Amino acid sequence: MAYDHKSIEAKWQKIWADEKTFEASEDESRPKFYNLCMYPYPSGALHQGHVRNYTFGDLLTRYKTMTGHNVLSPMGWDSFGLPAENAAIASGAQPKKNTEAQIATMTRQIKQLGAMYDWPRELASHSVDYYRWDQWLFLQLFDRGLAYKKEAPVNWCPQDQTVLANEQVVDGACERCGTIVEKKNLAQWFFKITDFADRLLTDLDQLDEWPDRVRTMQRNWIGRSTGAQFSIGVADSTDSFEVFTTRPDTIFGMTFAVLAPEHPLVDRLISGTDQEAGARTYITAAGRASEIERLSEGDKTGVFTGRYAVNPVNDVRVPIYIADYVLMGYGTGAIMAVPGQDQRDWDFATKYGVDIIRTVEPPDEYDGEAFVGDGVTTNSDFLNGLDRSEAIAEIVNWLEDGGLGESTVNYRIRDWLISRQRYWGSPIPMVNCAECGLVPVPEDQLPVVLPDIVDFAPKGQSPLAALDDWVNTTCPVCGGPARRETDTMDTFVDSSWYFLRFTDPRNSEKAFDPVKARYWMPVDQYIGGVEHAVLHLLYARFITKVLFDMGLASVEEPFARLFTQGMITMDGSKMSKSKGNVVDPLDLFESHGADALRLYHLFMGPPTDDAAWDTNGVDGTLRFLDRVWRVVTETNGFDESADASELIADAHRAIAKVTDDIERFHFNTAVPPLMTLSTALVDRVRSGIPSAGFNEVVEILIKLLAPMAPHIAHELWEKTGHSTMLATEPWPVADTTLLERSTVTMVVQVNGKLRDRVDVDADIDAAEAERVALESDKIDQWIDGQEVKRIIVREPNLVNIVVG
RNA sequence: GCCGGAGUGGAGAAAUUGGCAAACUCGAUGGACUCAAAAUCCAUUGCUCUAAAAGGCUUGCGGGUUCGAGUCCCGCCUCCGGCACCA
Repeated sequence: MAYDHKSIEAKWQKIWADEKTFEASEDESRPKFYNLCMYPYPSGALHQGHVRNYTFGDLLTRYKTMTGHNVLSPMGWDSFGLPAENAAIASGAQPKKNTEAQIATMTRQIKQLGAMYDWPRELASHSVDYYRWDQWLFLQLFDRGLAYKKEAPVNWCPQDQTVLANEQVVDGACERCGTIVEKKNLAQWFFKITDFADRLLTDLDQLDEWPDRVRTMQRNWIGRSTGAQFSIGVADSTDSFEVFTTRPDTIFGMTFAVLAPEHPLVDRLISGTDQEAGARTYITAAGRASEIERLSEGDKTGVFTGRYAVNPVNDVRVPIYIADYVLMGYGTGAIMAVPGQDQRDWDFATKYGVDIIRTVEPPDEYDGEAFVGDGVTTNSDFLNGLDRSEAIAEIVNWLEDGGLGESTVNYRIRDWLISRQRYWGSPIPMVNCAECGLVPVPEDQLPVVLPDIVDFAPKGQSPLAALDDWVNTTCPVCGGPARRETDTMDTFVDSSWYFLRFTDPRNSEKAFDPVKARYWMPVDQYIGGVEHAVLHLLYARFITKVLFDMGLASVEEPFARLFTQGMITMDGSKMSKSKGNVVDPLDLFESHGADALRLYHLFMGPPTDDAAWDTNGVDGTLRFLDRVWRVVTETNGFDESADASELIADAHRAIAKVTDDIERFHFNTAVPPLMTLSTALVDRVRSGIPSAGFNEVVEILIKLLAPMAPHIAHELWEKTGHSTMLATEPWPVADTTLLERSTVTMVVQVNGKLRDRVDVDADIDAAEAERVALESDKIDQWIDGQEVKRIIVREPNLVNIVVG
């Protein structure tokens, strides 16, 4: 008879909530542990990814509680964002109402998992108590020059008449209707994350408890390159333009220069030249091309300007081209082109018949095109004979001495575009005054409340723009008529500081009390999906640094340890509703119970790896729990005289293994020792009357099970006569004197091949081990008269006899 | 192209410092119990040779270091993820 998981799980979920077992406050007497799972978007349906995430998080909450930590484990909702707005467009229902209904549903489902949170700290980013502090945060950045508005090209869907977030553009097309996305210039708000690029990069080195792949992704995203920037004069004019290069050592190989089509100098350069008409046609075409068309690495296109640049090192005149393979958004939007050492320049030069000069000696057998490797500098006057790094140092000195340029650093990361022409987000707290220009809403006039509206249909600007009563306001500076900003903030702004709000979630005076934040921060363990490796985790680091500089955050890095879980796959692809390969956790709560499901998620494989779903595996973990239930509840009668020492030693080995594995996040290997231990108990019962150590071992087994399958563990704890709450019982400590075995199996090898096993005392000495090995009958036939050349002894585990 | 990670039975996997490869779970096959089924329990289950015993082989491929390599080194292949006309 299987145990009744449904009634047991409901019972204990109620007790934990009633007893406020997992509600935390500042307490200097215990070490704090801030344990955080990435707060979810309230989709309204718990899926296996959530279950995996919260199972890992809850295991840690419960384990750290039992090991004497003051654990903060809060839960909240990333509840602004596009899905709610799209649902509103489709159904006409208020996003607020929908969102709050879905939060209620998911809260119930999370509680069914038995995952415990400090619910009084619950927050939701769509609530005005939260997003008013987004607005406060915006004003802090604005005050410090870290928030600014400028015109920028954004993704525009001509079908839906709306701007799209980068995340909504899939392979250059609108995610919703499949139309090719265009670029459109609109005035947008940005956060100046580029000011922090270097700190964000160098501080990655401190984050040694983060997965390497996440740190690598952030390094790639920030994309630091060192090089030189210098000025190139335009022949027969006083104009000049700046170029950036990582290879200033190849400057003698410059045979042309290229400006991006959007480069500000272009218009003046081409005016009045013979090439003007052709150049203007090219520029217009390039401007109209979609992002994917321009970025597709196909044939290079460009057009000659009719003008020439003068190479500053040797006064050689080289043609200036316009080509869209040079991007206005990176570096200076202009390059010196060195086809001999750069493949893109090579491709362009061969197509347009431009000269190619090699300034780095390729290897003798080299038959490629541009040579980008290291070699001796050649055809380069005073740089000849130097290697790459020497030549770079020399030419940079030369440029600096002549006042022509300097060594510089460039980053790939761009400023963070935070404005969205969308309804369901935090309004940007700025007004536009005809007299005073852009004026921030004073802090004491926050919040700028998001009004309820009825028409969410996209019209090319935020639906808020249609609300005259809301839009029209007075200027905080001059009192004259003014118009509110109608854009809302990217939801990544909400999630860039919510972990700080969790330390003081009900504060109505401040975003958070720095004293409380100092106690809890940093987050000791952050758990979530790797899909946030760059965006959220980079933005949160950035905002924390801003708040640190303001003296409000006590740490520069918000997340001390990061754990990224793998995906659940089914038939080789990610579980998703659209693929129809979803296994609903709610069904499994019914059929197998939350404990069996949790245990399966822990056991199915390394938590970092993607894992293929197999419902049979849940059958297996339920079978195991049933076995534990039976052996604990159906055992009667003890033989006090029977020897229990080996069983107790097994239990202590299990304590050591499980503890170590949990500490190292090897949850999948923390489960088998419990299975083995329960099998040992079953064997003990089957062999006759269980011995005196039985209850002691059962107690250990229940405690080790408590963080993994908490409901059944608590029920068994109560059933075995304990009146205390298992959740706050101390975690068992392995008695190290019991861990060593008195006899071990020694392996005897001949020439590295296993030939015999012998049981020996664990404290056997080398000479004795060698003697025992050579005495083995089985060994004789393998030595068979050959000369024994050497004997390797690793007592007490192994002896290897080398013959030949 | 650059940067990361992975590759072990029919499946998920384990092997913490270079020392018994495949623990544990699933699946499969056979058996016990049952009128029968479910549940439960027992046995077998990497490949190969063999009637059996005993042996031989085996951690993507090829080399190397070592008494000994899944683990370390060199060179490849494949898959997954990130970045990418970034100068």
